[in-house]
Amino acid sequence: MNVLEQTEETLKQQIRDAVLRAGLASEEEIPEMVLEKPKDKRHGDFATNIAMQLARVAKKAPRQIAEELVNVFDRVKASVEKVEIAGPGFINFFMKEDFLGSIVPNILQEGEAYGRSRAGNNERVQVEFVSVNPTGDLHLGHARGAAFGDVLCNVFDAAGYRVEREYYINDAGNQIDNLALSIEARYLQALGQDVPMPEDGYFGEDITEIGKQLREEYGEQWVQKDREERLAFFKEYGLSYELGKIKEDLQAFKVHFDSWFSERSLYKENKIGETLEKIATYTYEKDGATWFRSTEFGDDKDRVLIKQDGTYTYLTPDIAYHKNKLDRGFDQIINVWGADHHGYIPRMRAAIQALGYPAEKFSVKIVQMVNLFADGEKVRMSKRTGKAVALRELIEEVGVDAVRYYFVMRSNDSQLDFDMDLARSESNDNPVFYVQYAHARICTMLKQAEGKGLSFDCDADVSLLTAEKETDLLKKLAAFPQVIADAARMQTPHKVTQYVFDLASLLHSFYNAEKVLDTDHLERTKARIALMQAVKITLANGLRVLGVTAPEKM
RNA sequence: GUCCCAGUAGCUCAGCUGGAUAGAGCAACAGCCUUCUAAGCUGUGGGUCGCAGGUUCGAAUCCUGCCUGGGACGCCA
Repeated sequence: MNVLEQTEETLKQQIRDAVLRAGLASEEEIPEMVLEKPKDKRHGDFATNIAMQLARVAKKAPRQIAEELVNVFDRVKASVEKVEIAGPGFINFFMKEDFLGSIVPNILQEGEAYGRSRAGNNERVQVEFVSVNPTGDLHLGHARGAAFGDVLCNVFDAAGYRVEREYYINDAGNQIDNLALSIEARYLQALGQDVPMPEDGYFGEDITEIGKQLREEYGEQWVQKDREERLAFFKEYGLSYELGKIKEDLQAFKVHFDSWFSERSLYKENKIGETLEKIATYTYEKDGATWFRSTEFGDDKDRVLIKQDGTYTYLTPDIAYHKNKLDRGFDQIINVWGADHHGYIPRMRAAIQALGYPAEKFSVKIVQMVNLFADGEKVRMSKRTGKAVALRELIEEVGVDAVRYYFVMRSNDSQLDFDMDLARSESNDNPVFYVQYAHARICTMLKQAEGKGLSFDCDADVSLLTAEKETDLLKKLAAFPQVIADAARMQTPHKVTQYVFDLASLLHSFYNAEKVLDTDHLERTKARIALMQAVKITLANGLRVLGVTAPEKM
């Protein structure tokens, strides 16, 4: 707990004591104390709405309650300078002047750890994301899921959760058979044969490339072979080719996984059979298929588990997979899915309940679609036509920093317009530059300070930081750990982009208003250097959570 | 028809576990570089928070209905 949080705790306690002393409510009647930090400075450093909340219990008007409370409030103990009652009954607290400055040495001491907290109580969280079928390139839509999932994990980590990142590899089933068929067609085409692609085949350029590669390596060798053998080989060849590319792309995007879970392993270890047995009471036979009575748990309709032809639907191994995840003892398992899969949620939740697990442990974050604009036109994204812009291409043209920042800038619930031309132009409309520039600016100042022999001094008198732009910065700096904790609790990583942007904005504003390096005011200069150091650390920590670099100069 | 997401400034979006005068970026307009990086700053204008009810001291926020846009409703994955 830092100095600021202690200040806040003490204040809450003093308010509680005052309520009791004034006889406004009993211990149990006091609602959970919420201290807000008013946006408007005229409303003080902290404000509480307790008087309004107590109106019913105390059977008095909020403003009267507030007055009685303020009369017995112990200002000295709470380090409060001034208390005001305002509006419908808000109580505004103005703290003694120097309480904010203490955050600076605090940040300097914590360094890279500033912003981290124990808010998550070491809860074990697993996030499964991306999990793209190894049948084509990662493209724009996947990139959003990748950025969102990765930053969400970073946020969890910083907020004191134990987090694991996992990728589920669909290396079994229909889509992989289809991959083999598509490769076969492209291979034969590469040899000049006029064969059609399978109707549900994969039309990406990567498949054509695989076909060519096979011709280079094996010539016509595979034409004569038994078809089953050929397809089996193409399947493995394609799988490792596609998976290799996915891994490369993710690495380039700075997204790393703790584990890669193979669907095949579920077959090998008979996990699917076990799972089916476990939910047997909720299954039945109809029309030659095996059904899961998911309607019992609120799903729209029952779902097929084993098809007429004896093979599993996609759902069946997926249930086994989720059982496996829950058996690993996570407190929470979170899936990041595209909006087109939202209809899948009720059946999976039903399956988890049928397995006897609490549904609350399972949740899905839906990431809405990305609309791509290029040459002023909306580009349709489709895996089938292979027209989508690949993540790799995007990174090359725009850069990892900008792509990551852009994709977590907005709520996952909102659709995202991604303008290729704008991103490609590297114009200053891109907010990531704005934030990075703030960091680089500070680095330059600190370097110059060093050159002038004004290197950072631990004994800086931070109580000198009382200019308006300075207190604005101090307040923002102090809020950082709570921002991270909130972003984790509410699973809203975009709050972090919002935060670094706001902090950068305050820094730029301060920079233009006040001079930092001023040999005529040595003490103030020292204090400001310390402040700059604190801002730099906080910006860098925020950017690190986003997976965006913090450049020393630009 | 059912379900999910969105609807807030000209545009793109924050704000949504109820709180004070609804915010930011871009665009528009007017200023600021002999001074630590002008990729920056300062100021101005711009709003029936989709519509209609309801809940209460108080609603952009919660509830109900409707409208509009996007998505999903396979023995595909």
